[in-house]
Amino acid sequence: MTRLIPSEIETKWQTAWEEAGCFLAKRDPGKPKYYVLEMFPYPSGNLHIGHVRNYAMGDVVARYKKVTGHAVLHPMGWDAFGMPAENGAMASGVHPKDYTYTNIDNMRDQFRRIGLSFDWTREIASCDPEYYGQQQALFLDMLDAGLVDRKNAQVNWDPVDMTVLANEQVIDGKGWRSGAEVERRELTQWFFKISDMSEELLSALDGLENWPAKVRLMQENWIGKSRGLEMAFDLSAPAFGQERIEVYTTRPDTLMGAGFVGISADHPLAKALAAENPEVAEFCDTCRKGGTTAAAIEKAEKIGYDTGLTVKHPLDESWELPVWIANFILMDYGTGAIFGCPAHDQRDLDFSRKYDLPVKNTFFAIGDETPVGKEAFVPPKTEKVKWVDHFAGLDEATGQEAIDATIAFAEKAGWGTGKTQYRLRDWGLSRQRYWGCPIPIVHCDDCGVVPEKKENLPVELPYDVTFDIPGNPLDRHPTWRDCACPACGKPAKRETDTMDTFVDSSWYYARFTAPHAKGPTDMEEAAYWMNVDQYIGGVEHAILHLLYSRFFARAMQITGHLPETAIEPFDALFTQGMVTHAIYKSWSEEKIGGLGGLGGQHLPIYHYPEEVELKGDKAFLKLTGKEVEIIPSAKMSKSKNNVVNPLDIIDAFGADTARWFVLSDSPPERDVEWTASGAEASFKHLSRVYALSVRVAEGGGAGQGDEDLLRAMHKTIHGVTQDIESFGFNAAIAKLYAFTSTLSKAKASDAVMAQAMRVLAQLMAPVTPHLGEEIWAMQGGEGLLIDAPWPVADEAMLVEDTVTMPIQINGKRRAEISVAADASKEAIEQIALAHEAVVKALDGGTPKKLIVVPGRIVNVVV
RNA sequence: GCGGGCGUGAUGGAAUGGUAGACAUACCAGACUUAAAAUCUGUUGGGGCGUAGCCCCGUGUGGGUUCGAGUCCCACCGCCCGCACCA
Repeated sequence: MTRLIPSEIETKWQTAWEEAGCFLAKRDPGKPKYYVLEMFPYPSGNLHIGHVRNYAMGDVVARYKKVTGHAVLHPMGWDAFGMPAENGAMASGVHPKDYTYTNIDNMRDQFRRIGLSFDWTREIASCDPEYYGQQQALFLDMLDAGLVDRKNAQVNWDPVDMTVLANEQVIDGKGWRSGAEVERRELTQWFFKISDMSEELLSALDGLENWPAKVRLMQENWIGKSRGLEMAFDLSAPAFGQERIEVYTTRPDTLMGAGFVGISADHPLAKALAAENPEVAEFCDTCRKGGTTAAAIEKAEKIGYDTGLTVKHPLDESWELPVWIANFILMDYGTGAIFGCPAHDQRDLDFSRKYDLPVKNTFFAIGDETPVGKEAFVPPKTEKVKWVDHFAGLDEATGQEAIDATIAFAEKAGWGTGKTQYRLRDWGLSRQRYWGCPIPIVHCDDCGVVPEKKENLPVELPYDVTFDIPGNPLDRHPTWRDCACPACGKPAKRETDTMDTFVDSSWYYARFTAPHAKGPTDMEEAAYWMNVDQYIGGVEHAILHLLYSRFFARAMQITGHLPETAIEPFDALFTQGMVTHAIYKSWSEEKIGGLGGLGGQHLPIYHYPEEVELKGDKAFLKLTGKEVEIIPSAKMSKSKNNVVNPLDIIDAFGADTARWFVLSDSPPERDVEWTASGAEASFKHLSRVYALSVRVAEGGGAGQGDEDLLRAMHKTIHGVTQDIESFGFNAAIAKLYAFTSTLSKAKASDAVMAQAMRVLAQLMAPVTPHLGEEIWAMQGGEGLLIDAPWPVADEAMLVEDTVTMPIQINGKRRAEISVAADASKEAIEQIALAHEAVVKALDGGTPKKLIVVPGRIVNVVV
């Protein structure tokens, strides 16, 4: 065979690895362990090019760690519960279970074709009762340990379909199916008490040195620790049995600028008012319209209702402030009530201008006492400002100094207490849906809420359900709810809510260490394999999934399912970018929509890549020749018809090409643009490498420049090793291109050529494992490449005798000199000053300044 | 709205505060060929001049720090991710 035929070599080597059991994770006392994990996918049924990139990265790490002498654990499973299966059932009548398992089978086959080094014997699916039964056991242990709570929470309620909607099912405040305006409604729900761990989850972030700083920062902001003041405004006259309104503020220093007191529509006082005044009730209902998302609530127009009640200012009995109900105040943060300080908060200012409430500066910029107009004055808390009659006696001070002084002042005077507050809320885990892990709870008329007994686990989902009407099929199942009360034995009813799918993904990494253990984990296995040494996944999971996993690892330690050493489950985290693809867009000839030819618009039409022919930088429809617009680097999306199916690429060019391409060019943490020409070019390169190997195997080398080739080889080993260690896969590939070029031009002896070729195969193998094995075998490598140790660079071969250094004149490169690598600063200075460009620039004078960084640069300032 | 990130040739991108554009794609030119494809070789940031060479401009925009800024700081513009029931 003189031509690279991927379909032949790829199945051949995949079979060889399988038969040799290369990727089975085995405990080995003679080796350090290494656990590499990529976020497990939702089994959509179709491999996405983004999957190829994500898993190719993990595979490079796993294969590299294996050949560098580690006992590797590299498992794969399925995040298999969730809404798509139910939506599929509603749309096409396929049962969620059948839909999911069919998809899993398809995707597993597709995954295998990529040649990923997974230990498939450890495969788990979160929808498997063996998995979710253990999750139920965990839930019961957490309940026992006081980590679970039951309380009210708001959900999106579709009043027409009479069902709870997920945020993504609410479009512009309306239900996706019914089109009805969504309301926020309270429901009793189960919660994990993650907020009790706020401080711990925050302070432990410091120890996560191998996490991206941006992810730690996002988590820090999400947890949102703040130091503020809790205080009360006395009502001028008691109302509804209340004498005061408790508020929490992070800016107590601006108390003298208070213009109003605002309460949430769900505040007890608002509810009491609503009960007796229909107008207030109607206003509160309006506030509850739209979805529950923070973005929707904060983007909504700010509206308020004057309750007519007033409160007294704590520092001045005679100063009365109006009490307003406002839609931008959330009941679940702080006390559900605030005082508005319009001069120093944009939201409060907009609100005050709208309702004509007073605006009063409490401080000014030093030297500029212009009162606030349309823009609130909000300087950084570290900037000094000039205070107006500050009660704590401040004149010029920063915001932070004022906050501290105010808290101390209020505590001493007795009208307020300093309080540390966290933005992090408890994790609501109840979902009113079928395709999830049932919450193992029983409701008994006599005993109330009772946990199911562990010996009755798993509480399995029934198969005989229908999706013809909206709502949770478990609610309307004729018999499934019926059970015996675990406490008293009388007939009782099961909880029909299932768990948030984030629960499934919060502990799967631990389950992989013993996927068939009789409890949630096997402590011995967990102690050996945990933590995950390298975790890889998308940044979109930076907050929720990763924070929940950190919480769960702690909870599992408390309940005895993980050792103490594993409370931070992921030692190192890498967040990779997306794969994007150009969108090909044109506009409809006809105007669509509108009445009687009036109105209407030309609507966009999105074309599949295969419908389009590219000529230079323009694109034309193959069918009509019409030019279409190219929108580059867009996120792949089904509705935009720009999703690339990696199987087509694998069919055409093989898995190695697909892997090579998705890892080249773009740095792993950034998005990568998929282009068909790029994939073809990758294939051409791999074919060249193969052809080169055939040539080398034939021999006939001239025996010249052995030393040069070996130097180049060691330099490449060194560079590629460093790049793989630091996730610079694109840089590693660039070096492999360069070395291939050097090797193809080399005229070294046959033995050295073959050695260089084997090393090239080894260095390429983490990315292109099949081609690597093929070349390894062709060049007489012993055994399988995957069992051969990674080449080590000879340090002596890396040292250069001379280096070229650029000379800058006034910061601009003007010349370069060649000096000995170990030349002293003084020697370099002399050589540089003698250079004709420098002599010319100095024109007889002396340099103002001379900067010499040995080995790097000389800068002459004239 | 809030939090985080990104922005470099025609294109993907490279560059511990130290030669901007490595490596690749595309294009163009050449070799091979009856021809094309394939393959191989070479050129290519923009502008200018007295064209073996030299000069100016250039990393979204505008300012700043520095001997020196793609890199650090500030403001703005654009795009992407997250915002607690998408996974």
